[in-house]
Amino acid sequence: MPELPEVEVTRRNLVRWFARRKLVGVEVDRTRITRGGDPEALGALRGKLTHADRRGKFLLLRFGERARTARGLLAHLGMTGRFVHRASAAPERFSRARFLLDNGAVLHFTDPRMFGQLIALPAEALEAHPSVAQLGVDPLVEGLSGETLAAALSGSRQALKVALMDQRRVAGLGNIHAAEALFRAGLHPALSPGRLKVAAYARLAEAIHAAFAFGLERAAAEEIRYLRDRPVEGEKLENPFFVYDRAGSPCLRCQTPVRSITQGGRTTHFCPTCQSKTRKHP
DNA sequence: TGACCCCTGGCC
DNA sequence: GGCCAGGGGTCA
Repeated sequence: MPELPEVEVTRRNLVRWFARRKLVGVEVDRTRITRGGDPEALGALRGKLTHADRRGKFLLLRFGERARTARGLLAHLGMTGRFVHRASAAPERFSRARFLLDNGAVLHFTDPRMFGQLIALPAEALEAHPSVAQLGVDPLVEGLSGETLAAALSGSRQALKVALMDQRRVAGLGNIHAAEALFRAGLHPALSPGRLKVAAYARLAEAIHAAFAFGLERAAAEEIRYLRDRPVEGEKLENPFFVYDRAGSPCLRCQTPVRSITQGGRTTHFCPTCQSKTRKHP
């Protein structure tokens, strides 16, 4: 369920799982996961994981120690993709590709909806891949100030929340964290980016960092929980967000019912009081 | 800019 | 049985 925090936790997991290990084989099922790439090259990946970088929601992985033979893997989790570590080879539901380690462990790339992507590339071509090259500023990698955020967004004529989710402007924000950041900053999702003052952008930049920090903490915790055990059958996880998926429920801050609207074809949740459109934004 | 596509599962 | 879903991409 990946936005930037989940992808970052995935990156850290991969580093951990590959530590002192070598990739000795890759099995790839014939699915659209490999679209735009060469499945054979994917199956030929071998060696140590020497780099594991993230840009927005993309993972840029390098295998092989010699520069000449190093190969790259560009991975995107889509909506339902994830890497799952198993100590031994055994069938895994929704497994689309399997990365075999030299200790017998298997990393499954599972993805029920198959919106994810696994593309093998020459290592030096990862950054230049069109999907990566066009990405905007990554808040975790490059940091994000009010000024850089204003520079990225203020030229947009779209609604603020739609612009926030445009990966060419800011990389990594998805539907949840865009909504959460706007709530934290007290900004209505339909405001015009061009009309926001510097102070509002500063608040929003901080809010994005806060939303990601919270998301990271949560994603890491769920991973630990997942490693230990599956949730108990029928257990309903509590919604950890301020506004996301809370339509009709009282705002956690002011009790006003949270509203949902559609923007750019996706659902946006916000509090009409805490994020009033007419409120002055200094 | 919006409509629609990709694909399947889970929930009401 | 219908609706919705946290991803990106394309087309008019």
